[in-house]
Amino acid sequence: MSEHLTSPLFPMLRKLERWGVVAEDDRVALLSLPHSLRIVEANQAVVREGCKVTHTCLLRSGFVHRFKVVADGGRQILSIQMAGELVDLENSMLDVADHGVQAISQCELALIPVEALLSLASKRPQVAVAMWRSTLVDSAIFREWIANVGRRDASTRLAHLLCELGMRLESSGGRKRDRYTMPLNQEQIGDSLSLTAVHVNRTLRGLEDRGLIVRDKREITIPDWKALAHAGDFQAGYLHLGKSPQSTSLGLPASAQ
Amino acid sequence: MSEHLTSPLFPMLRKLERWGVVAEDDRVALLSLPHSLRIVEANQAVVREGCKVTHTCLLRSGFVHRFKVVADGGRQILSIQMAGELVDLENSMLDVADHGVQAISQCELALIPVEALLSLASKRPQVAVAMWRSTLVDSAIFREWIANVGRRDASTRLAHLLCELGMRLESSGGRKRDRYTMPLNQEQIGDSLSLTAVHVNRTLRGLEDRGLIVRDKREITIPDWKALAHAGDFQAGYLHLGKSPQSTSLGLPASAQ
DNA sequence: CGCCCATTTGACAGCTTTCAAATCGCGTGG
DNA sequence: CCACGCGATTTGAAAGCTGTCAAATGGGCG
Repeated sequence: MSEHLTSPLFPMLRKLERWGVVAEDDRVALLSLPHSLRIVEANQAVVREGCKVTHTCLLRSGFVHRFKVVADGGRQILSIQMAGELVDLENSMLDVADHGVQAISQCELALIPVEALLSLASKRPQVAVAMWRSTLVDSAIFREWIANVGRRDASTRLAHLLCELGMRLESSGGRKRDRYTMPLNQEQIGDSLSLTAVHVNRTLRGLEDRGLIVRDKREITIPDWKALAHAGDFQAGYLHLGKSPQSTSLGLPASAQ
Repeated sequence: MSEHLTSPLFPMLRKLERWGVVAEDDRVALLSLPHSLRIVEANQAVVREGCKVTHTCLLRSGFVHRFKVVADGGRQILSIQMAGELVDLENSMLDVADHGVQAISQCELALIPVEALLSLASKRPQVAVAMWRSTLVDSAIFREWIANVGRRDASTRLAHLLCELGMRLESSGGRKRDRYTMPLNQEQIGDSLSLTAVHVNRTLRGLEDRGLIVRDKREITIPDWKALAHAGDFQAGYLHLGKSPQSTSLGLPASAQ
């Protein structure tokens, strides 16, 4: 499958294989999907809420966030997506976007027509199930965010986000969970955690003062992962990264604490 | 298909047909799924977080909620599920439950083995896509809840929940969106909205004082739907009930305002 | 009639927000 | 090489929404 590596869609295959795509012809079919490449600059819209969505995006590089805007103008960030992830399978499978997608940094996207994806899903059930599971993991993260925003105080919330980003950045390759560059500015962190940027700033300093993180510009270092995870009430199970055994919640590996 | 009506699984078919199951043999296959019936009393656990999930539940009657518990013991309700809905396709497709499910009232459940569902999904892509879409709608509701809990004040949040429940109760049949019996007590409302029961009580009275709702025990009457929807920043699009045209957000029908 | 859980109500504390303003970082142009 | 401009980060003080803690009231049921 070495020739697969050259396809712009390769990262999608890598992601979906975690969820069950194994047959060689499934791989070929996936990589043969029609698509177009596109660059989006930071802070530009990728998908607008309320519009009909005709393409699903594979994020090849950069970061985007999904968001909603409420009546008083406040923005709530719903999730952060990173390189290798399928963005907006959710919106595109339901026709009308119920939330917006915006670039955080400059991004490279591969756009895949929804009909092509649906057609593939109909012909190749294993691919359909893998994409389905992929959206279910997104869904699990949404659920955790409801609890995070709803029931944890500011410093716990923030610690939780730092852990989640660390785990996901490491999992998607390239970075270490205990040392990475924060892709969000403080206002974006605030909109993710339902806090004001001002309070994010103070809370960030609070974590630093407690020795839970070290900051150098946007670079975050986590000297004691377990301590930060504890402070953030973070248990990695909801990310479904597959490293934990399938047993009761008591059986989580040390790395997931 | 009159004989279908006798199957305990018929409500599932009704639900999935909205999302694309149309062929007669798909219907037959769905209704032929192996299953067992079970009654769960109010306040009893249906699924425990951290456990391996082997069955998906179809809720035939009653209400359940999904929830997470955070470090300080606080509970966050993630969603309310009502009769006719598939509960926990999410947990069961990902093996290990990342959240709990608990009965709000006495419930009748039909339990379907996950392997049987997966096998069906592999053989019948249309069924797989319909189930997928069904979970995507759940996901859309999670997203709205993140924004609701995160960025709206208590009275807006509560009005929003009242609208959502009204719409969904009407959609699932039997009740009217502007007059229904609240399935949750005030503590459960609080855990859904990330408020204390005390504050829910005050906020409920606040809506009543403003004439937005009328209460008689648990029965809620909404004299002016549009007014409550406005107060709750409620736009029904995220429920993907299919009544709205597939256009921009400007094209919502009056009933969805 | 009495018990128990859900609903109400009051007073006060507290975490976050608000509103301003200062400082910092860094790319750009003189 | 240094001044300028602008967004991001910090910091302070005060107000506000919601939580906390208690206790009273109400309704359903044995």
